Amino acid sequence: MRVVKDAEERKSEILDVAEQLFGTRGFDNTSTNDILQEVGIARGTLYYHFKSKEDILDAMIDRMTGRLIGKASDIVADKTMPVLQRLTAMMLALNVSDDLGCEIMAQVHKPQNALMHQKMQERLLTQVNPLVTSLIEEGITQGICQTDYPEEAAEMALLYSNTTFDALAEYGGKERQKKIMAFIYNLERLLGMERGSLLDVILPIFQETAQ
Amino acid sequence: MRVVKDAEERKSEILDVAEQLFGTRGFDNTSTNDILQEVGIARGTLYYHFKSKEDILDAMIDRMTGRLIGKASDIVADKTMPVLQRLTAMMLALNVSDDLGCEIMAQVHKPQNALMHQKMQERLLTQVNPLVTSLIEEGITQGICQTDYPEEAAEMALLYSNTTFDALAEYGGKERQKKIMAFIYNLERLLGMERGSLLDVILPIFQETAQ
DNA sequence: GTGCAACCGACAGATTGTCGGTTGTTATGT
DNA sequence: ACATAACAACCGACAATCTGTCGGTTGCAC
Repeated sequence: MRVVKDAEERKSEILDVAEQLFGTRGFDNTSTNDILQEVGIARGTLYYHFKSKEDILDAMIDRMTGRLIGKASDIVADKTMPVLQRLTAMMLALNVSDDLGCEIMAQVHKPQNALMHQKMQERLLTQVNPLVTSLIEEGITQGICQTDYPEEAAEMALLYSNTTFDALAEYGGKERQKKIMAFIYNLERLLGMERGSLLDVILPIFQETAQ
Repeated sequence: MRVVKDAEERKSEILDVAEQLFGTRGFDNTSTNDILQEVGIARGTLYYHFKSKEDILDAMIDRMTGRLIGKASDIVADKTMPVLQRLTAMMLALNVSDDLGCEIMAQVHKPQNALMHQKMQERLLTQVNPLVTSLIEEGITQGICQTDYPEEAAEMALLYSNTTFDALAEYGGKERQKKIMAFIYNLERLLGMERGSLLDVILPIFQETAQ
C-alpha cells in the first residue's frame, strides 16, 4: 500500500532521519539506503525530493542553523538582560546541545563529521556574526567594552568560543577550569573590557550548565 | 615488465600523486583508481603499501605537516631575528603556499576538502602551539608582550591567523586592508602588546608577500 | 635454488544516482 | 454525480562506480 504525502512533509521526514543518522554515525558512514529504509520510502522517492546525498546534508544543516540562529536572535533581542549576559547566553546556545532536536551538536564535533562540522561552522559564523557585532557595539555605547574593530572582534570571539567549547568536552577537573579562566581572560582582552567583568557573568552559568 | 622498488620509495611516489590529486580535486573526488593509474601500479600494490584510502590521506598529511613544522621550528630557533618578526614569519610559513611542494595549502581551504582541512588544522594546531607559546614567553621576558595564559593566547592567535589567511584570499583592495589592520589590532590586544608594535613588523611583510 | 618482499588483477560487496513506469489525488467538463 | 485528464508523489530495477580482498606471481638477495 503506497502512501502519498505532501512534499514538504516528506522532506521533513527525510531530514529528521538524516539528522539522526548523520549525527550519530556521520555523513560518510550513513548510506542513502539507511535513510530511505528508516523513512520507509523507495530509492526513487528520496531522489525525487533531493537531488543528491549532499543536498540532503545541506538542507539538514540549513534547518538546524535556522533553529540556532532563531534562538540566538531571541537572546540578543531580549533587552531585559544585560549585554554581557546575552553575549554569554548566545555562545552557550550555539555550542551546547539542549532541548530542541539539537542533540547533534555534540556529535558534530567528531572527526568523522568534518564536512558537516565545517559547513555548519561556516554558516553559523557568517550568520551569527552580525548579532555578536551588534551586541559588542551595544556594549561599547554603554562603556562596557571598547574596540576599534567590532566585527572582527566578534569573528574572533565566535571562533574561539567554538573551538573552546569543542575542546572543553574532552577535559575535566583542573585543566578544564584553567581553560575556562583563560577563555574569559582572552575574551575580556579582545573586547577591551575591565579585567574580571566577564568572570562574574560567565562562571555561574558554566557551573550550572555543561557538567 | 614489472618494476620493483623499495617500499619507502613506492610509498613516497604514491604520496606525491595523492598530494597532487587530493589537493586539486579533493579527497572524495579522487578515486583510488585515479591514484594507482597515475603512479602506474596495480590495485593490489596500492593496498600493499596502505591499508585504506584514508590511510593514504593520513600519511600524506603527516608528511606535509612534518615539512611545515620543520620550517616553523627553524624560524623559531633563529635567535638572530627579533621575537615579533619570528612570530609573523611563522604564521606566514604555515599559511602561505610557497617553494616546497606545499602549493596545496591554497587548495586545502576549499569546501570540498573539509576532512583534509580539519585533519591538517588539528595536527598543526597541536604541534605548532608549543612553538608559538615559547615565542610568546620569550616576548614576555623581553617585556614586549604580557599575558597570564600564554598557551591559550597562542592557540587563539593560531586559530585566528588561520581563518584570517583563509579569508584574505577572497578579499581584495579596501576590505582586505581593513581585515589586515583588524588582525594586527586584535593580535596586539590578545598578546598584551603596545599598540602599533606589531604593525611595523607585519605590514612590510604583507606588502611584499601574498599579492 | 630458496625465501621473501613487492607486485598483480580479477572479483565481491556496497553505494550513488537515473529512468521508465505506476498510483493516487485533484481539477475539469458534462 | 461521474468520467477522465493531468499532475504530483512514488516505486524499484539497473547502470556505473568505488573500495578493499585474496590467491597467485615475479624478481631480488642470500
